[in-house]
Amino acid sequence: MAGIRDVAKLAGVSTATVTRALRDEASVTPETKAKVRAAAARLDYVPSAAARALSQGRSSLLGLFVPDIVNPFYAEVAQGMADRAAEANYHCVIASSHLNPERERQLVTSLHDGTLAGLAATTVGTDESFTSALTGQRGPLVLVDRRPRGIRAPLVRTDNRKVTREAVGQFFAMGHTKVAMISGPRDFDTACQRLSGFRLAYKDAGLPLRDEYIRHGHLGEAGGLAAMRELLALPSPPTAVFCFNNLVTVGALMAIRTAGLKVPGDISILAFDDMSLFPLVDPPITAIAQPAYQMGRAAADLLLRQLGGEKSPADVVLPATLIERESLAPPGFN
Amino acid sequence: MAGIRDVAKLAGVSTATVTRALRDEASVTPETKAKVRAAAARLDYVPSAAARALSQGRSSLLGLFVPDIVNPFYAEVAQGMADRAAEANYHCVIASSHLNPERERQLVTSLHDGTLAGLAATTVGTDESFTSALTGQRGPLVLVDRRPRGIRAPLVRTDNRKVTREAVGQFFAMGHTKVAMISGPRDFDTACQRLSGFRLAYKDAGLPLRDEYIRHGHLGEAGGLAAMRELLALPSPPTAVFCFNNLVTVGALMAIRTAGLKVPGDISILAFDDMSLFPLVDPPITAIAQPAYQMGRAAADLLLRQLGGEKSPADVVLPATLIERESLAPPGFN
DNA sequence: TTGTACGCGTTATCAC
DNA sequence: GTGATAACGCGTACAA
Repeated sequence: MAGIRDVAKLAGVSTATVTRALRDEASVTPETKAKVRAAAARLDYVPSAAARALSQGRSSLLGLFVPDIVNPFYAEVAQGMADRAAEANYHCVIASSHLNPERERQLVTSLHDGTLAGLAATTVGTDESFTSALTGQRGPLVLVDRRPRGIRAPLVRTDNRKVTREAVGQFFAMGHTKVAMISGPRDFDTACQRLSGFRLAYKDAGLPLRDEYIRHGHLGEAGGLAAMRELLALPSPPTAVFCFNNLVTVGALMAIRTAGLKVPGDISILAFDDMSLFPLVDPPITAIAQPAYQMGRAAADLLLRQLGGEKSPADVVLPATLIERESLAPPGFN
Repeated sequence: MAGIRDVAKLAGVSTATVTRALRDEASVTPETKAKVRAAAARLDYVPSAAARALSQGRSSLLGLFVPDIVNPFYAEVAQGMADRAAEANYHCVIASSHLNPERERQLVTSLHDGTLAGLAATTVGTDESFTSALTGQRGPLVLVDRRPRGIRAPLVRTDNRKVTREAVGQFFAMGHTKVAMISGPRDFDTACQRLSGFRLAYKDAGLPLRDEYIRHGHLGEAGGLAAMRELLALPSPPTAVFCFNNLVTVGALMAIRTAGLKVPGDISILAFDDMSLFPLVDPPITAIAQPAYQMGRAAADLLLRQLGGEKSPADVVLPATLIERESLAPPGFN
């Protein structure tokens, strides 16, 4: 482990010159630079990240906080963020909470020690103790996908309401009248927005919406499965269902399969969030795709801009797109 | 941003005592501890990670290097690793190279500055320049899934050969005689091991293996798609195919679908690596599942043990299991 | 253009 | 049990 002093000695210059030479500053003679570089190379010298971070008061790590890194949506966000970060010589610390609010709070808190220069987060927890933990972060904060109540920070999101309204409209265009939604937790703004789009689509169609066709509070496979079961058990079950997110969709599909029903013959399905395997599912699933990778890039970008001095950048709204496959059909279709 | 000096002053003790009190060392009076804790809490004091890392000569970050974080296999490894790391108060830096060897080398090199206390890696690059980059790492190194040539480090893996031999044996038990394999790069030890298991299964069945039934060098969806196309174009195409990994399987399935063929009627498929959506694919895909989460935990564990002073821990071999679904059937089955 | 010297915030060593 | 102080390794005024 050679230090800057060793390099300085070997190159016959001062440590200050070593720093400057290695940063390729204009104030250093080409010859001096050459000497220093040679010495550094010979000693396998790499400046210590810790010393640099301490000296500069800022690390070169960006944090990404997600509910579940195994969910491909967040994995893609992570990839986008890491790529953008790398362009600015930052690395990416990813923390995933397994959808566990308690663990989420712990993780965020444990990163308040300056490990991170900035933090991008998609959170699940909604209580006060959590949001305050989030704002305890030293550097800039950016929100991805959803904004918890009471937190002021730039947000990267898609236009949930608009795209949902249009996509769900397809159900009605096909002649469905009994359309249900498996929605997320009531205190998620994304759930509210998608639900709002869903209601608008009903309104556009001039149809009444029954309360029992909206199932609140579901997240993850288990939630989708349970919600779909309830829906199927209704006296007058829906003929089409809009699923709040990718995992909920998976759970819903399993419930349908277990019940011996067929998609889209017995029931049509529309998913929010695409998955790479949706084209291979029986049947291929029609989905609203969010530009996850771009969202990750945008989040990193927002962070980098704040680190660069920009005060409070505006929210970034990216377009989501409907990908039509084969899980939608007119009611009673065979 | 209160520092340790502020806390010391407010508590009326020295900085050394602050450290000791906050670490709950036995050599500090309960009263002193209480004073210090109160002061720290009042000032929102959090020890600086950078200063601590510099002082201790070691960060509390573990690195995980994967080819593609969007691949759920690696995402699960990451989750396992992060969970185990958290138990020891470490965080996890994840770097993903998009299967790009050049980027891979850059990333690894850029982390040689002591950012990481230890590194776990699954690599794709195989040339000398890369392997040497890998060993330039300051702390301990652990390999996951596969070991590049010429690198000495503990490895976490599954018993590829054994499980492949058994699983592929099912093809023959069902009466298949024309069984192909879409294999990975020749210089991957995992590819060699799985290929070896594949050959053994042929041997067990007492059948001859045609060279054209082995397609080397494929990785990712595009590779699987191309390889399957070639296989289908053969004068005597196989009736069963074993796929080297999950993404290759996805590509292969797409090629089969595009060709208008049916699984398993026209062709049986066995995948290495499971995916959460495989049960929902048409048909549900039979797969060999590696315990990805456990592998991640094991990798972190190996790293932590080395950080704890253990010299060179032995490799960890975890069991993989065959998950039978519906993509296998006797040849000519309808 | 280059060198000197100090600060960054902790932890560890020693002395008390 | 507690305090003073020297590292840790780099960046950067400021001086030369």
